[in-house]
Order: sequence, then C-alpha cells, then structure tokens
Amino acid sequence: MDTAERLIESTRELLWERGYTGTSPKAIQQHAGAGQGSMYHHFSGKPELALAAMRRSADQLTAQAEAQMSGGGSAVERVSAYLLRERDALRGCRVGRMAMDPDVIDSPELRRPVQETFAWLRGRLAEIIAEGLAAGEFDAALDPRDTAAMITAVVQGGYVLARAEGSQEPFHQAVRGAVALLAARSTASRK
Amino acid sequence: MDTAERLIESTRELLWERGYTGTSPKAIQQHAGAGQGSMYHHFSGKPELALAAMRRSADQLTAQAEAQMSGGGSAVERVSAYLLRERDALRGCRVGRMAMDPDVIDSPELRRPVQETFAWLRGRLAEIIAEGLAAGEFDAALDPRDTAAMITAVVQGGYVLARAEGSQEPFHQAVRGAVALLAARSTASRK
DNA sequence: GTCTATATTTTGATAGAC
DNA sequence: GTCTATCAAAATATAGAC
Repeated sequence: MDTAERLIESTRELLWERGYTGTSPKAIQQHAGAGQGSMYHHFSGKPELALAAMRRSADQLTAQAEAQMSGGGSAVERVSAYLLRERDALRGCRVGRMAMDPDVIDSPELRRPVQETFAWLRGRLAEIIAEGLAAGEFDAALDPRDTAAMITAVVQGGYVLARAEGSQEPFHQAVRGAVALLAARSTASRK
Repeated sequence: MDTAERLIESTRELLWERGYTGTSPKAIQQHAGAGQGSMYHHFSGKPELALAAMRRSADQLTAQAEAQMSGGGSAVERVSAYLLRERDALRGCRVGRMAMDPDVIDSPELRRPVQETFAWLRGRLAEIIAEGLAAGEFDAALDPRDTAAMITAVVQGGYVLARAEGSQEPFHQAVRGAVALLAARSTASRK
C-alpha cells in the first residue's frame, strides 16, 4: 500500500472514530506512518484528504447495501436482509457520522458524498418496497418513500441509542421493531 | 441572568451546534460575554461546564417528551403526538448529538445524562405501548421494547437524514413512515 | 467575582533541504 | 516524494492583581 493510500485509509478510520473536527492532520500522519511533507505533497490539506476518504466510504456503503438488498426473495426479505445484517453498532456508520459535523455539513463539497449516499439508499429501498407493492406483497396504503426513509432512519438512530447505552442491544431492538412492523404488514402475515 | 447561568446556556447552544470537541472554552466565554477568569471561577473547566449543560438539556428533553406523551388519547395517538411534534430537524437533538462525540462517550460522567435520557425515553414509550397492548389496541405480537426502540431511533436517525440532505423533508418522511406502520397495526385500523 | 498576563500543547500549514 | 525546520493561531488552562 503506497503512502497516499495509507493516508486515505487512516483518514477513514479516524473520521469514523473521531469525526472531522476531532481528526487532526498530525493524527492522520502518525496513523499512516507518514511525515508532514509527505501528506501535504499528496493532498492540499485536511479537507481534500477528508473528501477522498468520505467518497471511498460512501462507495463502500453503497456497494455493500446493494449486495445485501439484491439477494433474492420478497421485498420484506430483502429489506430485512439489509436491516438485520451484522454491524458493529457501537462504532456507527462511517457516512452518517459525518452528518453531525458542522464543518462537513456547512461545506457543499464535503456534504455531497453524505447527501448522495443517503439519497441513494432511500431511493433504492423505496424501489424495493414499490416492487413489493406492485407484487401485492404489501397493502396498498404503504408509502414507499416514507417507509424507505423510516428504515434508513432506524439504522442511523439505532447507532445513537447503542452508543448512548454503551451496548449493542438498543440497536438490535430498534431493528427488530422495524422488521416486525414491516413483516406484519406484508401479505404473507395475513392468514 | 447571572454569569454562571449565561455560561451554561451558551454551552448548551454551542454543544448543540458544534458538539463537544468543536466547542472551545473561548467560544463559550465570548458567547456568554464572560472573561476567562469568570468562567474558571464558576467551573473547573470545559468538562464540568459541559456536564451542567448536558444535564439541563437532558432534563428539558425528558420533561418535553413526557408532556407530549401524556396528553390523552389512545397509545397510538400519544406515540404519534411525540413523533409528529414540531422540530427543527436540521438542528437535530441536543442530547442525541452528544452520542457521536468520542470524548463524551468515553467519559462515564459525561455519558451518563445521555444514557439516562434514552433509557428513560425508550422505557416510557414501551410503557405506553404496553398499555395499548393491554387495552387490546394492538395485536398481541407487538413487542413493546423493540417498538419503543424503533420509535426513538427513527427520530434520531431522521435528524441524520435531514442534515445529510440539507432539508427537513427526509425527517418528516421517516416519521410519517413510522406513524403509518404503527397506525396500521392498531385495532382502530381494522374494519 | 472578574480581569489581565502568561504558559503549554495542538492545529493546520508553509519553506526549503535532500 | 519525503524530511526537518519554522510559524501563526487556537485550545485549555493557571497565576495573581483588583
């Protein structure tokens, strides 16, 4: 792994753990085993490096979610596969974490990958739910976009609860709660 | 409003906007119109001041939520009253925001008000849902604690979506999605 | 209680040698 | 490409006068 690569990966880890404001160039350099000069040779500064790191994390999240949601099965099964996938709830979401950082949100450039990630995620989930609806899998009153936003929010909010409690349990409860409500609304559950 | 009071209120605002790491003693002093000596006379330092601010925000959140959830009506109505209350989704939650800050989460003292707030919130919602269940308002398979965690998570996650998008809309979608799923499971919806 | 002075460390970078 | 100065500003206090 070359230096630029190590800098990006180190930034990804530190942004995840400490956020944008809490991550200093010095900390990145030490984590990457690179000197000052080296970092400023490859990147113009902290914002550019953070942007590269965030873009990569956004791509990773998107690819992973797509893989989980495109496994076969009914709409409920595919949404549940996304919701129930194993996660380290105490670490939270690499991308979602950035949304709470004002330095990120106030910069159009830095916010873009975050915005795009969640816009895509909500859209993709809405698609799947719409497919389930078209297949008669859900009762027709279910709104695909509202439901998709709810699912995305449960995961992000679950991380907040887990970190507040210092335990993964509230995350799992939240996700189970969502899956149960969704499953109850699917045709399969009506005998 | 005396100096100590202004310092606490200023800290509450800055913690909300910038988080713990992003809030400096100097910024607090300027916002409060107080000098260094004054701040360090009333508080031992940033952690103690932040603790006072966070405790107050936690109490405020709890009191507000209790007021919303104890208005009359069915369980679904009371939960919906909490979910649908007006909020500035782009600003997020004063308490939940702290959960993403490692300096807060890694300190048992600073984490406590955050932990207690969400433990109470989940517990209170679970109670209401259990009451609705006992009244035959929901179908019996609904788990009160899972559902309560889901509701709490939707609100916190809704803030993430709103900030990512730069718009309140995803927050409202998420909340509507949750309310719709809950209402659909209530006895009232079955004709 | 409040103010000013001082101090240490960190932040986020630039300059220039190798 | 990488390294070692160097730097101005901010973060987080402490000391002591008033």
